[in-house]
Amino acid sequence: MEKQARRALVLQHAKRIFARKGYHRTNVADIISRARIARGTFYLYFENKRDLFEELLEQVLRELAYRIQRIRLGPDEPEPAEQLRDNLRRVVAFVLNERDLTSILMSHALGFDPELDERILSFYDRIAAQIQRSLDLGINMGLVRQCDTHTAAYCILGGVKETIIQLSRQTPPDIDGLVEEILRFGLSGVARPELLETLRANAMQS
Amino acid sequence: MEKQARRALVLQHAKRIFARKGYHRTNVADIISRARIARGTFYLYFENKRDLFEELLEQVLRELAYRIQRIRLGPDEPEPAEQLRDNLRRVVAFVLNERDLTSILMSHALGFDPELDERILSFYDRIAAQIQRSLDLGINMGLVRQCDTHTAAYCILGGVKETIIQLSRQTPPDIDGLVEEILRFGLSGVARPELLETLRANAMQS
Amino acid sequence: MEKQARRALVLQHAKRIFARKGYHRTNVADIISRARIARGTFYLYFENKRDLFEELLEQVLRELAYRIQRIRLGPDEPEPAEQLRDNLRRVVAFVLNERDLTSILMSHALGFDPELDERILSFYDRIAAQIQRSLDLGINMGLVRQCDTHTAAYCILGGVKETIIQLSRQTPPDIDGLVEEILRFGLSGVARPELLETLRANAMQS
Amino acid sequence: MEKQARRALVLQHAKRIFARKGYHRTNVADIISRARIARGTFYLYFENKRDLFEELLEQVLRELAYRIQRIRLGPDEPEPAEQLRDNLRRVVAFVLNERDLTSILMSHALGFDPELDERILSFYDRIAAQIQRSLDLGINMGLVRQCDTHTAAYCILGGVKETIIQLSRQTPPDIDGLVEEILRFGLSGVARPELLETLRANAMQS
DNA sequence: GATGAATGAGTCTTCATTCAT
DNA sequence: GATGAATGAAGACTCATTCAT
Repeated sequence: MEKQARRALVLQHAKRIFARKGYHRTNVADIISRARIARGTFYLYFENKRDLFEELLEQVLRELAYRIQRIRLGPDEPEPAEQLRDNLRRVVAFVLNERDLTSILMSHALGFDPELDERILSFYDRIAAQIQRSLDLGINMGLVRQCDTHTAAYCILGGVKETIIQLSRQTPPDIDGLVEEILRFGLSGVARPELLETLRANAMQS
Repeated sequence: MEKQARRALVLQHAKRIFARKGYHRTNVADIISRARIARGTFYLYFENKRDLFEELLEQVLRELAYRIQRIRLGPDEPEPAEQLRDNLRRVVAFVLNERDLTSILMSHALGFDPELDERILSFYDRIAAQIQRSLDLGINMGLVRQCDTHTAAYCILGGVKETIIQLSRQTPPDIDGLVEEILRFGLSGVARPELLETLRANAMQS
Repeated sequence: MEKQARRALVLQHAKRIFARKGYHRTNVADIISRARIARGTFYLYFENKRDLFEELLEQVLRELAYRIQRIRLGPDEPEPAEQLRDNLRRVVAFVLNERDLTSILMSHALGFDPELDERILSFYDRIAAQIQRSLDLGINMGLVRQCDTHTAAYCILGGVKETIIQLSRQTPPDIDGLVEEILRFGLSGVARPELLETLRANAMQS
Repeated sequence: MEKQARRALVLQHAKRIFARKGYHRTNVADIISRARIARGTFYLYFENKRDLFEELLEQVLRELAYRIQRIRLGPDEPEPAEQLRDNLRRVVAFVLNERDLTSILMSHALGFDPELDERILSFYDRIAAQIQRSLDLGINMGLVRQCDTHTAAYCILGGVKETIIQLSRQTPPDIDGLVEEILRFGLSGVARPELLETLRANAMQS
C-alpha cells in the first residue's frame, strides 16, 4: 500500500495548490515540486493534470453526498427537523475540515468544461431533488405548508451553498448557532409570523 | 463614435464566446474571427484578453447592482415587500435578457484570480450588507422577526443566486409566480405556521 | 507571394535536415534554427512536424511520377526503347538534382507509419503497373518475349530503385553510359545470347 | 542455458513488434509486456533498446549472407546457373519463413542512424561485389556477355530486393516459378532475342 | 487606424534507463 | 537474478502579444 500512500500524498499537495490557484494557474511543476516527486512519477499515478483534478472533484462530491442523507420516517428515527439539522451539521463540519476541497468545488470546478459542468450541475440537481422529496413528504405529514417545493428546494440549496462559501472564507465563532439560524430561516423565513397573513393578502391584490 | 460601435461589437461577440467556453478555452482567435477584425485591431480596443473579460464582468456587476435598490421608507414609497418584489423582478428580467453575461458571472468568473475573486466577493458582500440593512430595518419596524440578520442575508442571497443559475439553464413558464414563491419562501419559510412554535421549542431543548 | 517564399524556404531547410538525420532525429528546433524563424512561425506554415515531412514526401512522389511517362504509340512518337531511355534519363537527372528528396524517399519514408507506408507502396505499385502494361504492349507488338510481365515489372522497378540508391551515394562519371547499361540489362539480361537456348533447355529439365 | 532461452524469447517478441511498428513506435513497454518480463529484466539481457534492435538486424544480415554463396567452379559443382538458382531459392525461403526479420531489414532499418546505415549499405555492397565477381567470372568463362558488371550487379541486387519486398507483402502461389522468372529476367532480359541486334544498332546512333 | 505575420515563453507529456529492494 | 517504482531529459505544440507595413 506504499503506492497508494504516495499517490494520496500527491493528491494532498495538488488539492492545496488547486484550491489556492485554480486549475489553469497551477502547473504540473507546482504540484511535483511541492510533492517532491519527479515529473515522470506524476504521470505514474495520474493520467494527466486534468485526471488529478477530476479525482479531487469526485472526492468532494462523494463526501458531500455521503453526508447528506435522506429524511427517514419511523418510530425509531429522530424527528425530521433533527435529521435536517444533522445533515447540515455534517456538511458544515466537512466544509470546515476540508476547506481546500470545498474551494475547488465552489470556486474552480464550474465552468471548467461541459463534461465537468454537467457532473456538478447534476450533483446539485440530485441534492435539490432530495430536498424536494423531503418537502413533499413534509406536506403529506402536515409539517410543511403548501408551496412550490421545486422552487423552495433550490432556494434551500442556494442558501446552504452560500453559507458554505462564507464558511470557507472564515470560521464563524458559533457553528451550532449558525446551523440553527439557517434551519430557522428555512423553516419560518424572516417575517414576523403575525404579519404573514397580511402580506399574503397584499400579494394577492397586486 | 464609429470606434465605440466597433468596440461594442467585439464585446458582444466575446461575451457570447466567454459564456459558452469560459475564459481559458476561449482564444483571442475565436473572438477576432467572430468579430471579423484583425488580430492587431483587437489590441487597439482592449489592453489584452483579460482586460476584455474584466470589462464584461464589470458590466454584469454594474447592471445587477443598478437593479437592486435599497428599501426606501416614506409616505410615497411602495410597501417594503413590494420593493423587494420589484428588485427580484428586475434581477430576474435582467438574467433572462442577458443570459451570457449571467453565465460569465455565475460560471466563469469566480476562481479566475485573487483580484477578480475579491471584486466578485465584495460585490456579493455589498448585496448581502444591503439585505442585512433591510432586515434590520424590518426588525425595527416590527415587520421582521428577531434573527441573526447577517446569516439570514446570506441565505437570501444564496437562494437568489441559485435561482439565477437555474434561470440561466432554462426559462420557467411562470416568472411572476416564481418571484412570488421565492418571496414567500424568504418571508415565511417552508414550515406550517401552526407548527412553528413547537419546532422552536424543540430546538431550544437540544 | 512573400508568404509562399518563406514557406518554401523552411521546406528547403527541412528537406536537407530530414535527408541527413531522418524524421525522428530531427527536432523542430533543428529546422527553425536553420531556417532562422521562431518556433511559432513554424506552426504558422505547417500543422506539425509530420505534416511538413509528408509534404516533402508528396513532393518526391509527385516529381518522380511526373518524370515517368507511359509509352506512347504512334507514327510521330519516338521508338518505345527511346521513350524508356527518356524516362530513365529524367528520373536519373532528378535524383542527381534532388539528392535530399531522394534520400528522404529511399531512406527515411518507409516504415514511418501504416498510412505513409501505404502511400509509398501504392506509388511503387502504380509504377510497376505502368511498366507491366508497357511490357504487355511490347509482347503484342512482338518486341518483348513471352514472360511473366508482373514479375519482370517488379524486377525492373527494383533495378531502377537500387540504381537510384547508388546514385544518391555518389555521382558516377558517365551518366548516359549508366542509363544505357541499365536499359541493355533490362532488355537482354546478362547471358551471352548464343547460350540462352541452352540455358532455357536446362531450366526445363529441372 | 535458462538465461539464453529467456533472452531468445524476448528477441522473438521484439522481432514481431519491431516488424509491425518500427523502432520508434515500439516502446520498451510494448516489448516487456509481450515478453512478460519486468522492466529491469529487459536491461539485464540487453544493453538498451537500440542494442536489441541491432541484434535483430545483425541476425537478418547474417542469415541472408549465409544463404548467398559464391559461385563455385569445379568438376563436382553444379552448373553456375544452378548455383544461382539455389541461392535465390534459399533467400526466398528464408524471407517467407522470417517475414518479421525481413520487414525489419527492408522497412525499418535504413535511415536509423549513420552507423547502422553504413552496416546495411556495406552488407549490400558485399552482396553486389559477390554478384559482380560472379559476372566477371562468367565473362571469362564465356557464359556472360560483355557488360558493365558493376552496374549489372546492382540491377540484379535491386531486382532481388524488390522481389523480397513483394514477397513479404504476400506469398505468391508458385514460388519455384517466381524464382525461374527472376533468373530468366536476369539472364536474358525482356526483349525478344531476335530483335536485340536491331535495338543495339539503334542505340549506337542516338 | 487596421492588418496579420512573427514571436518565444510556457506547458504538458513521453519514455528510455536506473537502482533500491 | 528479478522486479517495477522512480527519474528527468527531451520534445512537440499553443497562444497571447507585438510591430513593421
